[in-house]
Amino acid sequence: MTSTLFRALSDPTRLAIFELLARHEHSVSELVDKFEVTQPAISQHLAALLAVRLVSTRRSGRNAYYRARPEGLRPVIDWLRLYQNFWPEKLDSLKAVLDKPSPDKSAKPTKEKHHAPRH
Amino acid sequence: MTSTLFRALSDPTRLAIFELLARHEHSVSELVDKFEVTQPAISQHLAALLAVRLVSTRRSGRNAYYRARPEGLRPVIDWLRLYQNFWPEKLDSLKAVLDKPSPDKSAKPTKEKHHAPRH
DNA sequence: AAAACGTATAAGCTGACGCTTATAGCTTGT
DNA sequence: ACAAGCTATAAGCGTCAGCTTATACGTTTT
Repeated sequence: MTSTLFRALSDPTRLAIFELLARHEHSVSELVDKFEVTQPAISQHLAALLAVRLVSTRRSGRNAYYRARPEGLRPVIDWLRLYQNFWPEKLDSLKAVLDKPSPDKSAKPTKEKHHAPRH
Repeated sequence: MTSTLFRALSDPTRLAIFELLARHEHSVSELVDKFEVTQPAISQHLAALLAVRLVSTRRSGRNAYYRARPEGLRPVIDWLRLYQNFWPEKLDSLKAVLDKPSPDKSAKPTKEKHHAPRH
């Protein structure tokens, strides 16, 4: 079910975590340092991403390293592709966007401001 | 914020509605006939899709017709494109999938079983 | 072996979400 | 004018998602 994948990406913090993991592997504690939420919250987000196979885990000593799984996005891509069929002209934009060379090679994932400190 | 768009597509019923509207325009009552939820629930889903501009409305007499807005998916596409940068090889799959001519022209959007009656 | 570290899990709280029923507002038909 | 049809909105309710604190468990360090 595609909605399940969308669900996993629908939380701003969790999406930001995924984006970090897409750049490169991080340990849980490294992620904790980058966000304003507690370690359990991070672990819970990772569990959610793991459940839909958007990330993978590797353990080393007392650390757990996570990284994004590109193939995990496949259902989203396939889903979009359907609309290429329904909207041949309109979503040429879709193909075009993906074909067009990136205007900025150093582009970064959505730079979202994470939660502000709350105390 | 991209997560907002994912949020809008994260509910199975709402996603299914969007998929119907991607095929062609429907009035609210037509949608009501196709789902197991009440008319207000449908209207609420439509309001949610409207809020993120995934659909547009047109009124005619006492009917309200809705249709999907392809451009509404643009942020998702752009977001995916970022990962094309990060995962040059891996997500060639992405471009490839989108380039490849559709294997089945009569493909339908995800056929999800909607909610079962609950009484 | 004891202490410190890194992570996962349990339990509880709170707010948001998706649903329902009730109802109001237009529009059309008689 | 009145009734009927179509849609949106309000209010209330149950569930769940995301957060917190507390804690348990394995690993490393001393």
